[in-house]
Amino acid sequence: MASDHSVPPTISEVAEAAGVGRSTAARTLGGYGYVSPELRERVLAAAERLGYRANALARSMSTGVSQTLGVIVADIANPFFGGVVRGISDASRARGFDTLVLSTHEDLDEEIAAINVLIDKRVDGIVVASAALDAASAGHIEQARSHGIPLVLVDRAVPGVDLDAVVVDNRTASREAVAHLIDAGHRRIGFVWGPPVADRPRRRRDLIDLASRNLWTDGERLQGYLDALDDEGIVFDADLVMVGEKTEENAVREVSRMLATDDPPTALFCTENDAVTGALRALRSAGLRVADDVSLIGFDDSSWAAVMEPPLTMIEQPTLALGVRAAEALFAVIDGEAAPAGRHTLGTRFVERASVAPPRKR
Amino acid sequence: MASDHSVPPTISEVAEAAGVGRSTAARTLGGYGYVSPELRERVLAAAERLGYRANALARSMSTGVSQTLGVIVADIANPFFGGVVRGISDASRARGFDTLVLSTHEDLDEEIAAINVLIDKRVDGIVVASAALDAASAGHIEQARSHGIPLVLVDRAVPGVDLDAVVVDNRTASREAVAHLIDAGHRRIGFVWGPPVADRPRRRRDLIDLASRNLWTDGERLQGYLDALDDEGIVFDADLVMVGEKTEENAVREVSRMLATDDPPTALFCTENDAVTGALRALRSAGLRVADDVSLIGFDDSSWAAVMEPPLTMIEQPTLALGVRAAEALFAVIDGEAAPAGRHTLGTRFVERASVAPPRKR
DNA sequence: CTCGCACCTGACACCGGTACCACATTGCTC
DNA sequence: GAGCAATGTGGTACCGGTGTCAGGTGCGAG
Repeated sequence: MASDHSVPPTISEVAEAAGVGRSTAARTLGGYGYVSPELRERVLAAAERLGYRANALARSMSTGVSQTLGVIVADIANPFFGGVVRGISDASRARGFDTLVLSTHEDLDEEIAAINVLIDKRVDGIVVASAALDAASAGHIEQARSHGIPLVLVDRAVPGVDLDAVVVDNRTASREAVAHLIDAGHRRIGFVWGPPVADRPRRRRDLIDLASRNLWTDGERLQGYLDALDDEGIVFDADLVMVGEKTEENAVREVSRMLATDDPPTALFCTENDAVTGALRALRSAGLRVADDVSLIGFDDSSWAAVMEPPLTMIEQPTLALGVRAAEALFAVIDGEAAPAGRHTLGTRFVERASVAPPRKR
Repeated sequence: MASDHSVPPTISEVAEAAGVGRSTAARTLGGYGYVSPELRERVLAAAERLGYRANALARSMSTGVSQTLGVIVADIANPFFGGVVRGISDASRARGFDTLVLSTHEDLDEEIAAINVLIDKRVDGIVVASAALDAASAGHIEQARSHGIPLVLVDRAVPGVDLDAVVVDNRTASREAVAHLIDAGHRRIGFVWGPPVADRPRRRRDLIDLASRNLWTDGERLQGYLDALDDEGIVFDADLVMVGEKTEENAVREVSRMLATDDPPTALFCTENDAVTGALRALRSAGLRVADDVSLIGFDDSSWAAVMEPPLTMIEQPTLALGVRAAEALFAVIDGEAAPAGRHTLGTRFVERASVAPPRKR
């Protein structure tokens, strides 16, 4: 029966209780060095009796290893990141590591603060889904690296930063999804979730430019959309891309706007979950039905998508696997098995259901 | 410009670089005690130059405070817990605390291991959504308490454990939802997500018994269902409650079974998100429409529920607020403002949409 | 019987902070 | 001009582990 000391016993107290030296108790409990079976027994018994548990802080102090990984994501309440964090967490637990999770609300300053917290707490490695757009805005990441902390990027690569990045092939996934829409006969395809700017860029190159200066995944998805258009020789129309705040409400507004034009989209490609629900609301208030009137494909599959009427064709992201692979890549760096840093690309799954149909004749 | 030492500088190095004593540097950087403006300036400059950051581990060692909270939930990938964790995380960040999140996969042994990890890492407090059913299975929680670590329960109270618990009024929310169904004229109401047992209990008291020996929230929700039935004098029918594994697949099976009986339910009350989607699949494959054929109310609102056809009437849980309140309650205990431990009950929001209609005449 | 060696064990320095306290210096009073 | 308080600074013990190392013990060989 463990004692009820409100302050946990130290190794010295165990040693005293067992009537041995501090080092002997430490060797026994720490599992290193040699201890005779007899004393070992005594120490173990005393430790049991006092309810001894090693102070991980003290251990980290002297070994310089914290057995903790830091994880930085934009929003832990977002199911996508929830899956990623769980993957990282499960994989690191298997190696005896715990995870310190920091949520940045997609704010670069918070991300910088988060990196500093992790440096201060001397984590053994960091997985980060960074909001940094390029090497210039990734100074905090370089700083962590200069402190000798292994880092791995997840979900979002940062161009110009030479780190392992575990990502999904956003561009190809988007290209294939949009190609699927084109194959079904669509030529007017709306792109929902664009760059968060107030003014709609008129020229295609301005848009690409803009996208490349915003969130990496968004830029890749836009590129994939453009790729598919190019493949089929469809001319890009700036009116078919959403701009402004990335919220469900704004998606409703933007899709409604597209729908109200003279030449409205006959299909919608939505790059995030809230973009899908926003688009759906806009369709409903316009009295339009999915598939019959407007086809739709979205990113981030969910059990809900399968029970919609009609069931939604979606792109499923391997969230758990993303996390697991990121943790594995990080451990490889920690273990010094450093293959040159590179990109680990995971495939998405195109889940075909029933939200795509040929465009309505007009 | 900070130096690129791969091993971070210590306070002694800063002191040496500034040409002052270690204590003076410590007082300056630690922000305690007195230092003359001149030396302070020198120390600050040296720290800046070397890129000094205090080692939080060492600080925790000597102060005995880690500025870290532990959070234990069943599954961080579940959006419900995602919201709770984010609430805790935001609220503690505001107080300068970080959070160590452990996911237990709803397994009591993993939960015990998680508690031990948190004890070892000397967190200053723990928020736990425990899988423990009663005081007897909550030994690990008592153990943490005996180590002097403040604890607060979230989402799930544990009967017999004298700790603050921040929960939602599951019983009342369920009772009201089911009453809503009854008011609409329903008398055969299926309960989706029951006790995870293989054999269907025939008697009502056996069921209650069983429920009370399973997950707290589930038991409360079942009680609320029963309360509403009692209020209206509707007799309980064991065939209308789901049993077995709590998975979407099993929900599909169980709802299909109910639907295939002679006297099928005309309404369904689903106590979790996956129970809702499971029920929806079962309805679809039976060729039944929501509202027109079978009414439905579910727990855990989601943006998806609003875009379903018809939009689903749901019970929204205040996930973020649950986390924030839990953190606040924990800080109150940490600060020693210990009002006697009690239950903090947050309200749910009944979001009425269009999935409830009078039962079909037969 | 003595010496040497293998075998155990405990002392102690260290990790990087915090915080107490002693002491040196300055300036003021009487 | 001596005495003393206020002020500023550095020495040092401590937190609870890890890990090196010196030295004591017991045994076998010569």
